[in-house]
Amino acid sequence: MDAKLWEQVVVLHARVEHDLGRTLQRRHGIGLSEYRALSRLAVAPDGELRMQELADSIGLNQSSVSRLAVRLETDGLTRRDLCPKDRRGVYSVITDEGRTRLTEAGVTYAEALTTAMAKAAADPHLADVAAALGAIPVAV
Amino acid sequence: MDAKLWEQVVVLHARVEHDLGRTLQRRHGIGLSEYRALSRLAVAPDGELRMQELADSIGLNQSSVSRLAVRLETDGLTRRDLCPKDRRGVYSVITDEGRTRLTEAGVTYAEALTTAMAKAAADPHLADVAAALGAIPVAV
DNA sequence: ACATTGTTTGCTTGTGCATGCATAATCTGG
DNA sequence: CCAGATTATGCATGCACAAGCAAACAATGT
Repeated sequence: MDAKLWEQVVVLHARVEHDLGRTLQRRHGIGLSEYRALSRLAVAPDGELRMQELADSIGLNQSSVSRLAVRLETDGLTRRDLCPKDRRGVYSVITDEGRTRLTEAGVTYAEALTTAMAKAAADPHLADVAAALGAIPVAV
Repeated sequence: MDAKLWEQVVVLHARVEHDLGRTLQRRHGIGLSEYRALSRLAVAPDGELRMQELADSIGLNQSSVSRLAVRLETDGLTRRDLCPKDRRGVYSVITDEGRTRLTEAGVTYAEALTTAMAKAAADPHLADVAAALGAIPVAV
């Protein structure tokens, strides 16, 4: 990986995430991390994940996710559940309200992502990276 | 741009930046933003940029860069210079010490980037994104 | 005068790190 | 085997800090 290229990825990332975060916050009252946590929980079996699993899946560290879980619980979007097999473990479980919010926000997210990428692609410094990312076949 | 793909980019970005930042901090005592600012200044004409230009080039806020400039000055890596044409403006100018530090850190950076990308590519969830990024021809 | 542009400053917040605490898992000598 | 001690794991919390936002501030231009 070329360093110059990575710098472009970083700037692209910053701009897109910034736009995404603002839009999500304004229209649905949740931040990017909250959205990501919900989206991971929603597709997990029984809608629940251990803290560390959640952290890995969204690229945050464990302590950040601990606090993130508190915010989500406060909003009623998730709840905590004890792990029956390992009493050290805690599950974060998405609630019905969480799924509803996620569905609503998902539409906004996809739309804002498209917009943000288009905006970034308009910048000549980022055009080629944006185009290359757009050309990657969707992975499962 | 597909949303799932973007999520992978985000996680990849988080992991690589994290590794990069830690390595840079440990070996050279500067953070990622500091490194980026220096690298942009180094290639700018006369080694100087306006605050806003610097902010745009590294994907940060104006105010964040203002404080970043303070940190760099404190370390003697840059200094401030007044803009003769518009006295509202301020230049951030890289010092000799700044160039030296950048050169040293640049080696670490490139090496850590390669390592971090390889590590990320080893994760099956990120392998295809990492590969696709690696396949992008280097842009100027 | 007033609007505009460029930078800085006050405040808030999310994040990482180091640490602490509780619970498992493993090792040890009998 | 097994009881007790040691080490490892999972999560929560105190703290420090960089980043964003909004407002203040400074200098230009109209």
